[in-house]
Amino acid sequence: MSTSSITAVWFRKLTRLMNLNGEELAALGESPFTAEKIDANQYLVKEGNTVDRCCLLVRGYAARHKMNRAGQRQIVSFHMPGDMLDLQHALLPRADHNLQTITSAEVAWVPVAALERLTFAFPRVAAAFAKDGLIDASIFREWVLNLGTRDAKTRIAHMLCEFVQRREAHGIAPVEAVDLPFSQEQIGDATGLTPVHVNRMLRELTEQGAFTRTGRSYCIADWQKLKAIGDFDPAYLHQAA
Amino acid sequence: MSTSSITAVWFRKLTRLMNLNGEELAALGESPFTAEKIDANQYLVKEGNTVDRCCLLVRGYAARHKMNRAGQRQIVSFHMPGDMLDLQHALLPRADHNLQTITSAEVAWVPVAALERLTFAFPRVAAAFAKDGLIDASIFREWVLNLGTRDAKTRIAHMLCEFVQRREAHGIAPVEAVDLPFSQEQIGDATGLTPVHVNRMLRELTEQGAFTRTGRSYCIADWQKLKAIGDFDPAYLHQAA
DNA sequence: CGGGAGGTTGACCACCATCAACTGCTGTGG
DNA sequence: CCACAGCAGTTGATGGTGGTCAACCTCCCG
Repeated sequence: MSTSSITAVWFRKLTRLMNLNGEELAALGESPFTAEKIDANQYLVKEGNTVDRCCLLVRGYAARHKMNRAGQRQIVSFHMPGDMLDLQHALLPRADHNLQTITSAEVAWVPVAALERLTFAFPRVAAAFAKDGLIDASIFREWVLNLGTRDAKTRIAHMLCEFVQRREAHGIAPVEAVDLPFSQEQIGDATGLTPVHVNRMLRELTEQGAFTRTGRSYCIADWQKLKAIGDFDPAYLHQAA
Repeated sequence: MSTSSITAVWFRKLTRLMNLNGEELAALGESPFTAEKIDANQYLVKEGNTVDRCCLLVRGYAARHKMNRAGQRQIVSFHMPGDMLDLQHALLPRADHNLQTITSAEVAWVPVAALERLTFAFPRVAAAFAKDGLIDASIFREWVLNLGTRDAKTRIAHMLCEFVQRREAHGIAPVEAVDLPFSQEQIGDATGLTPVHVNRMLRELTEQGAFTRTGRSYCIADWQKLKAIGDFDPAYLHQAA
């Protein structure tokens, strides 16, 4: 994993957020990265930790999650290459959630001190970071809507729509490409459902023609239908903004 | 509503977020405000609007909410005096949610252009704004956890705990002070429950001694008990940070 | 070939939604 | 001052969505 492949992933994400100039990108590129390969299901950050570095996800997928008193896990977001995880720790050093890989992954760590210097020198870089955080917040609001008002099938469809839509915008794969990296338990933890019920709903979605199933992997068969079932309108992702 | 009473409310909130200096506060104080009094249940922002001003809530309470396809309303956050509503519109002009007063209120509008100038001139003001947005996001994550994993009674207790805890931190009233400004329908819209079930749960919470009821208004009788029932740990509010 | 994790299916049940009726505030006009 | 309307709150009866429990399957990997 070379420095140039790391910055390439990062720049693609940042320039989608804000039209940064050469000087700003050059300064970003000079940030001190520490690359690391990590297995699936490893913790990157644990709730309560004091964190002084941020994590750029370069390859693989990750999830943030929290636990309630009873030990039930709630996944609050999924992440993909290009995402800057826990940029927030620059301003809120104490982690309020866990961050865990869900596949094997490659990450690049950057000290928050380096990012702070950047944001003070380049207000438009600060704005790009802030905008990323604001879009994050918009996604959380949609998840609140999803969990609070929609039934199980709609909820699952919506969550999967969001994931593939974001993945496409990141230039990773078109929406219909195979390979959802989730176990049914993870889908359940993200949607507030049991794995048993997730299984039933995936079967119904397949019977309705939204998915095709080959062995254990589900593939989107009809993107328009899945969006319709999932009550999915991507405006909240602010991808065009 | 004088300019000085507006800035007083705002400065109290901002200085809790970041230790701003005299020069920074003076610049903030010179922002062009437009004060307005608004009745209860009026929209300040509607989803889909293009917004070029931000709203400082000076008196009263407000809520942000979204609708799903079926027209069911989900409240995603509550706001109180000092909160800067829709600071996000500086970077994301298209509103992804509605903003509505829940009591009569006084607000001060500030053009986003003025805030942009401030953030470019004063990185620490930009950081204070960013931090406010990050705490917002942390609260949304907790709501996702609340809706996804907790049962009705716990959910309601948690939501009410959060509200009074934040209200106390804003210097509005101690946690045990009366006067929750919510209808049972609003509590239901925030917790993903029907008003009927909210009513039953409030009765049980009262029977358990967490609340006392006088006529239609509920008052916290035992704060420790309410926190225990609601699985409430305020760390996610980052109030000490 | 065997063990284990994740997936699949069925039976049963509980929490919360729904529907409906009624109560008790509160404000307004006669 | 009372009558009335209207809305929020309250209570009960009934039902459905999704949870729980348990068994079994199937894929994958050693």
